[in-house]
Formats: sequence, C-alpha cells, structure tokens
Amino acid sequence: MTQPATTASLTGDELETWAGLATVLEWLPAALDAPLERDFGLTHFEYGILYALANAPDHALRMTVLAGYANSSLSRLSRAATRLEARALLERSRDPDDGRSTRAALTAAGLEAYAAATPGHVATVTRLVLDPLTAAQKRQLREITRRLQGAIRTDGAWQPPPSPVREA
Amino acid sequence: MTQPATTASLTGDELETWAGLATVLEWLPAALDAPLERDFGLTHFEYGILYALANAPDHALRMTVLAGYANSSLSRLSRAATRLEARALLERSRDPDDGRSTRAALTAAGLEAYAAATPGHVATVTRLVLDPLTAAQKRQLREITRRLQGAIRTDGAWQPPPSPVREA
DNA sequence: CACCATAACTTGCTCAATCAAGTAAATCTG
DNA sequence: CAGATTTACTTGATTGAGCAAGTTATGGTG
Repeated sequence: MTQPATTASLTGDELETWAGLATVLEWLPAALDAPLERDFGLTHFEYGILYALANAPDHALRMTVLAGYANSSLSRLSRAATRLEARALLERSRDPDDGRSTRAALTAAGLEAYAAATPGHVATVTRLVLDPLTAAQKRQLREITRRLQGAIRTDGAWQPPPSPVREA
Repeated sequence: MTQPATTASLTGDELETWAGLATVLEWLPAALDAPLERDFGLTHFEYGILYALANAPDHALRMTVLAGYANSSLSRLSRAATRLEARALLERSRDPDDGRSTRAALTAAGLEAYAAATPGHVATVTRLVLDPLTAAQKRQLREITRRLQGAIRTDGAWQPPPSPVREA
C-alpha cells in the first residue's frame, strides 16, 4: 500500500504504535466477550450489570447508579434490565424512598449466574491480558492507560463517569 | 464494593492493570470515532473502507479482500458498501476476470471525502494516543500490544486475519 | 460435457443501541 | 401552595451488526 502524497499520515514507530493499539482495540473486546456469550449467554455488558449488583449492598442498586457503574446510557440499561428480568436474573421495583427511582435487584438465580460466570471470565482476563505480560510491563501498562485516560478525559466532550467501576 | 467470598477475582496491581486497560478499551474507540462521525458522517468502519480503497491500486479492491483489510464479515461490508454507494462515495461492479467477484471502487467524491477526513483523524489519534506518551512508553506499548496480540491469536477460536491493515 | 462442490457475494430476519418523546414523581419558586 | 422545572426512567422508531439462506459464477470429476 502506498501513501497518497496529498494526505497527512503517521509513519514509522508512531504508525506501528498506533497500529498495534488499534489491533488490540479491535480484537481484545471480542476475545474477552466470546466465552461469556458462548458459555452463559451473557454479553459483557450484561455481565457488568450482574457484577455491579452482586457487589452492591443487598445486591441492589438504583438504575441511575447502575448506569454509571456500567458506563451506560439509562436507555440502554433499561433495555438490558428488561432482558435480564425476562430471564429472572433481575427484578425491578419502585424505590420506596424516592418514587422516581427504580431499584434493580439481583434474584437468587441472578446471583447464581454471576457466580457461575465469574471464574471463567477472570481466567480469560488472566490468560489474555495478565499472563502475557511481565510484572514490569503490567506496571508500564498501568501508567500508559492512566495517561490515555487523562487525554480522553480532557478531550472536549468526552467525560468518562466519575467512578468507572470495572468487573473482574 | 465488597468482594463476595464465593467468587474468584483479581486484586491489587493485577486488578488495577486490568481496570485501566478495560477503561481504555471502553472509552478510546468512542473518543476516536466521535469527531469522524460528527464532522464527516463517517463511522470508523466506513472510514476504514475508504482508507483501504484510497491506498489500493486504482482505488479499487475486491469485496473479499476489502473485508479482510477492514476486519469485517462480508455481510457487514456489503451493508456498508450499500450505504456508501447510496452516498456516491463508492461504486460496485462485476469483476471482469472472475464473475463471482465484485470490485468496489472509490468515486472521485469518495476519494475527496477520504482526503477531507484524514487530517482530522490523524490529529485525533495523535492527540489521544501519541502525544500523551513518552518515546519510551510508545516503545513499551508496542511490545505490550505485540504480546497481547499473540495471546489473542493463540486463544482457541480467535484468528485475526493474516494482514490486519489499520488506517491512519 | 453434464453434474456437483465451492466461492463470492446479497438479502431477510432478528437483536441490540441510540435518539427523541412520553410519563410520573419530586423539588423549586413566586 | 399551585405551577413550572427537574429527575428518573420507559418506550417507539430508526439504524447497524451478525447469522443463515439464497443466487450466480467457477472449477473439478468421471
């Protein structure tokens, strides 16, 4: 592939750096999600919901709070909650303290599904991300992702949520 | 958030490493794509198609080859080509050498759209990924992504395509 | 050269994500 | 304390992605 002379483009090490990250960005999420989907019929997003609820007091959270934890719009969460409710993994009820709020709570089956899916997911993360790196590289990666997050956060309209709770 | 004693989970540095990467995995793609979408009405995927074609001989490629470059299923590419064709950025025609193949070619308008979108996209990549890192960190990141790609590639069913051409 | 398998798409169906509009319950304001 | 605003969702409509089935063209076999 030749570069057209008319357009700016990256070269050399910078191109290689970007290409490497771009490839990971494209393939890692799919590789992480596939076992979850295959073995438990859960998308990564749905697993994130179960994770947040499983680790919350009484295994319940208000929808808005849950949306923040899951990096989700309320609309998307609402749809996902409908799906999980249809599978009896989750229940919604009006919050007695504030009638505007909805309380989403894990059912016993939901907690069970979370407990069943978690070891495999942790194993996948370990296998694909942690084991391939040396201790020094993990340290480097922490600093690198910290910097990238900083750049994203200060980039105009992009405001990650206050506490991006991540699963596993 | 307390950890339930019943499930395996990551802790300490390992958790932090994973959480940092997961956050980047979640926010960086959106941050990279947003300006492209906003300013040119192009998804990252569509831009990738334009990039691959713009850099191909005669600005044309067979659909199957293009799907490989864009890391896409043929079905997804076909839909995207329909959309781009409707905007007159791309044309499809039967390949005279092999009647089974379809040749996708950039129109003049398509090449123009690619040229218009590229500088901004390169700037976004530079601002969000390259500028925040030191030269040493870029080097570290290249090696880290190399290792992660290796882990993904050897992970059971996950076979990235032979030559994952990345834009910019 | 007829037949069958394969390759290269295309298309219909379904699911999930977003956006915008709607509803209901606080909360603020004059 | 009545009316307006805000908050917290929910839902209808549109759009993109994947899967599976369909179509057309090639290539191999006896």
